[in-house]
Amino acid sequence: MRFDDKKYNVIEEVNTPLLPNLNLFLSEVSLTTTANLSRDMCVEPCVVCSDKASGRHYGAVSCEGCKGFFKRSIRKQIGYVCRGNKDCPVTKFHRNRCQYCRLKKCLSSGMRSESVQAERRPMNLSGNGNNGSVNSNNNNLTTQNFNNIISQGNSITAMTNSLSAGCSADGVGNLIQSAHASLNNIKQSSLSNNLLGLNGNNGNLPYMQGLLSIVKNDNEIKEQKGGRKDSGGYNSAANSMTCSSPDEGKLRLKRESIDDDESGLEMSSIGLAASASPSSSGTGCSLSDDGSIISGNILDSESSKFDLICPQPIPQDLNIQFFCEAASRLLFMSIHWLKNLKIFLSRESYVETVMKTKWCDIFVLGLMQCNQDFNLPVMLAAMENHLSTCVKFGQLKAEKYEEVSEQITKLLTLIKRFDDLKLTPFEFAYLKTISFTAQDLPESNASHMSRQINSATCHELYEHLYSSYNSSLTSNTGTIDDTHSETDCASSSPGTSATSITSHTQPSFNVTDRYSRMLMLLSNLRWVKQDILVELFFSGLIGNSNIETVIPYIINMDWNLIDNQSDEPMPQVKTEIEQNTASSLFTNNNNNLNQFAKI
Amino acid sequence: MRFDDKKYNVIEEVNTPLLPNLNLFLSEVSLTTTANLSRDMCVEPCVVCSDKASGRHYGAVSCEGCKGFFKRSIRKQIGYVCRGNKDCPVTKFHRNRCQYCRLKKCLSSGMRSESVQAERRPMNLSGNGNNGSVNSNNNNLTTQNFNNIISQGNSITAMTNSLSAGCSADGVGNLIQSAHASLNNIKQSSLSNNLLGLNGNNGNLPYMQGLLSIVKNDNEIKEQKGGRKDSGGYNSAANSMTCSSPDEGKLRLKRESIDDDESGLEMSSIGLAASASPSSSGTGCSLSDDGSIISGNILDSESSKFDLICPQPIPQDLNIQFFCEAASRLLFMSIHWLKNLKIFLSRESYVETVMKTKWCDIFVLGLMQCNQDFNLPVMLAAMENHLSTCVKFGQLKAEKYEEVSEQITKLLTLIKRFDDLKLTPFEFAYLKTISFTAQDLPESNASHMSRQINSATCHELYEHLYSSYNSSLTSNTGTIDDTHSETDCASSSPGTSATSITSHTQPSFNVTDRYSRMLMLLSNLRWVKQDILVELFFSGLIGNSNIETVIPYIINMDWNLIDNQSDEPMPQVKTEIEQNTASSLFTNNNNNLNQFAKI
DNA sequence: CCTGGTCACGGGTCAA
DNA sequence: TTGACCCGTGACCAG
Ligand SMILES: [Zn+2]
Ligand SMILES: [Zn+2]
Ligand SMILES: [Zn+2]
Ligand SMILES: [Zn+2]
Repeated sequence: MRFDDKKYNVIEEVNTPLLPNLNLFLSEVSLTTTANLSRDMCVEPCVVCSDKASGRHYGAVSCEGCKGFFKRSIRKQIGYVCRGNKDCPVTKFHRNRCQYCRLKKCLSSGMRSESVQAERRPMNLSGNGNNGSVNSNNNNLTTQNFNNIISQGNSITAMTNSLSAGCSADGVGNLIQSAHASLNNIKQSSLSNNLLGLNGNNGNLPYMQGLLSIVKNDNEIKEQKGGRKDSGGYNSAANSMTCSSPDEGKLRLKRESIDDDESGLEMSSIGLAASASPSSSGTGCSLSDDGSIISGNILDSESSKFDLICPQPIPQDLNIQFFCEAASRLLFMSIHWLKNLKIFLSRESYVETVMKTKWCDIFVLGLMQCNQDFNLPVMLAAMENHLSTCVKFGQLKAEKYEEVSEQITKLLTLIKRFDDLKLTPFEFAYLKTISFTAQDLPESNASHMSRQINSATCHELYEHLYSSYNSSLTSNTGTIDDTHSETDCASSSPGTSATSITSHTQPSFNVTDRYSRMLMLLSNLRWVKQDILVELFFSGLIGNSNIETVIPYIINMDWNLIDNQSDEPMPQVKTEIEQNTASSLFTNNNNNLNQFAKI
Repeated sequence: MRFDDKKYNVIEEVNTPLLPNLNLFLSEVSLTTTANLSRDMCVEPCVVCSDKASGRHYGAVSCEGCKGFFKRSIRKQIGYVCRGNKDCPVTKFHRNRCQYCRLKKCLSSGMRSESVQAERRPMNLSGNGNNGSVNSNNNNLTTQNFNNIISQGNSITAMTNSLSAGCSADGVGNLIQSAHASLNNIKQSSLSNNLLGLNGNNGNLPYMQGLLSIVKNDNEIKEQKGGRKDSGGYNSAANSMTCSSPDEGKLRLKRESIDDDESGLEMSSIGLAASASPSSSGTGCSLSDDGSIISGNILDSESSKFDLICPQPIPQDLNIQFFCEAASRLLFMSIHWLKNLKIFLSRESYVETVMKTKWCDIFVLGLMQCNQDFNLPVMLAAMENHLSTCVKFGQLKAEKYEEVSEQITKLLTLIKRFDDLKLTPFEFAYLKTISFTAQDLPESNASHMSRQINSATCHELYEHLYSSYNSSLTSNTGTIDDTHSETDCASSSPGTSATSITSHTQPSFNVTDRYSRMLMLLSNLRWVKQDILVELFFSGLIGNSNIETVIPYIINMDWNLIDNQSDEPMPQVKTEIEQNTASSLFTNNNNNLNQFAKI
């Protein structure tokens, strides 16, 4: 191979015929060895594809192609999909047929993603530290991430304990646990950083703490109940298909134990009265519970607000702690946002029942809505990258990794699809409500109430789109709806200037089109496997606890003590949280994994 | 000045070690000059057509057009014919007048067919030179075979043999195989019935036979390609380190024949003419292929007809043979129904591509539509019952049973959900079209065409519902649409007598409601796991063959020879089939499993 | 030796 | 089918 190239490098030979020889002489000794080596290497095959290897790259003897491929794959953090059975042959001749299987082979052949360094060139382009458009310039982001690496000594402590406490209940294969474990391994190898970036101030992670204490509490309850793990205890007691508040007994217990625990969230005062009273600010003319009345608008611009307050600053790379906390917040917020919708007030038992199966969709919709608020695509990609490392270290089973990796890929695709539509908060709110009441799970029974609310919401959404569209035609003021309308027009045919069939002659066409796309987007939620999602986002926190067990606790928490998204904000609380998050949470930007890639 | 041509050199080195040097020298000179030119002028001419070159491709400085043309020509081994004297001018403006002369010029200008790599995408027809677009010889053979089978009942070959041939290629765990096996077991246990109800007349199972012959044919093709399964095989034979296309040898021969033989590129010009032969029975006023026009209605009451002609009589219980045949018919019909929609005529490659992922949804929608025509719920339940028996007999792994059983349950739920809406054929047709063009799979890329058709179809459905609703208010004649409207009202709140919000005061509400429910119903299709579905309905027929491999064959069959759902029915064929099916197929009603379940 | 980066030339796409 | 366009690949090079 080299010979061939040299042969026709006439110019090079002519210009500098002596240089190579000189070099050879200078490094005579090393040459003999390297010559031998190189001869061997010429014969040595790439462990991935069996092509001729050019040396050892990223920990594995490999060819230039696999080297470059691996580098790009890790850098871009983009998930591949195998169109076959994930067993495509990876040879010199087939290696470009399936990126998924090639990358898998790279990893299984010993290539280490940590060995892939950051992009080096960037400084100029990636000036803005804002993560504004995550999708546009991955490279810039990555660059940014790596530029952010600063080594600061930080206090090594606690959260690890919390986490491992949460994990201790688990079985094996817990994602976050394994992440944690491998991180510890790396840490032990002479690195002084606290990988999880925890500084002992648990108050800064209120939502994670919330989940942890719920679980802890629940476990205690179970023990009292007789130690049965999942299936029995709570569910059977709660059971009531009528969803009369399941927990009576347990909630009391919970309250007590939480009261005992000072450090936990103030999850006292659970009852619905508490949560219902402030959030609707009295306007919530509680609907009669006959189930047949849906009066007035289901959503308005106020109630559709959904602003995730993320811990700040947002790390540019995978930070398990941030990841879990953000996800926990989102879960709490999503559930409570929905629960406090006017239409669902005074229907607690209904909400609680449905939420057990639908929390996942609502949560994912929240993820879609807020994905840029906490850099989700980068996080997910980094998470997957990291998990692949965990597999190497034997912290994670390959099959589990496969599953999770596939889900991450789908989540990333999902994000892209949602981003394409550029939904407004209003529209997201409708989608959540529709999704919550839709009959799109095999388990969910045909509930009359769901049907009714669903119909009404769909209709209202349609009318909302219609009026938005019309108003966008007449006025151009910067209202929310107007924003959407612009999007509507713009997104109709982004890639082409052809007018095609999406002409403005028929306003109803645009409305129907957007409406249809929104509804069909919901189909994509069915890709998400709930169990994997739990493992990905919450397994380190809730451990083996059944997520369904946790949901009711979350529902019945008093949201106002955590945060307030309703009409009457509680500034002091919000401020407090913001202070907390701003103060010490993740003040160390360097708590990301890339540092350790340099081992 | 890069010399990335290593591949070329390697090849030549193997064959004629001395030539390359010469070539290198020659090309070296031209390279330096052309390189300078390109820097200076930025306009380097294509050596083939003198258009502006975009670089050096396949060994010759050439334009994008000639690059693409050469690639396609080599990939698909389709012969060109010159209508002139094989000396047509090949210039930027004339190059598309004669493919034969253009390809000849490409080759004589130094383009090397070895540099054209194999398709990268799927491992679909791995080793099959024709890259999955089934426009070439083999396909015609298959089609021919199939059509022969249809038109002339081959009387003797025992169906059982065919089946076991199909099964012999399988691994273990094949559902229908195990069903078959266990049935045989049971049969041996002193029961005298022929469980599969086969009477040696293959003409009675045209669609099963169709699938079988497709698979058989495909396997033969693979064997011809070198016998070895995937990886090695033809590559070593091809001998080119460049991993060139599998058909290397042929290509070389081809080139020689071009240079030497005057008859030249006459590579048995079969392909396109045959596959392009209108399957639309000529009536399909082929739309202009500009792709941007969606004119007129996408569906009408005629094109939305979808009547499954089931083998008669319908057995009242599980009958594997009937089950497979009905499923095969439905698959064939569904694919061809969609392919022959006006909107999809002249978009064959698009349909072929999309169908590879969407066939499942279309098929399931067909199942939903026709479920009562062949007693599907009972069949499915019996199937599950039977499979559980298979587990007992050790014919089926328990895990597999779990999977399948879960899918059966979901299918049954799905049927119920669809039945609730009482969709008309018109509406089913819309749903199929919408589903086909929807972006609801992770794999499917955002195709502009899909988006366009999807939008238009959604809109048309909405308007259809609207007009149907209105007409139902004014008239009460028994039209199809009227039926639907009754359904609309009736199904709004099946469980309660409360008037609720579904009043008739707002016609648009009813329309939007139904429309929304229909769209959301599509979400439920995501429950279905394609692989399980294949095992359930087709595994005994297609064996281990990838279903994606089979789909293109089905698409390219001449539907008119099988059956005719288009405007011009072919009564004689239909009658023949009906006669066949009515005559001897399943004359024994007692060929069902329940008898044996009672063991 | 093993990182990184580069960019000509492969591949694929899809409007026309 | 064509071909303008974009993206991934990998041989080569610099540090
Ligand atoms: Zn390799
Ligand atoms: Zn693969
Ligand atoms: Zn040209
Ligand atoms: Zn010619």
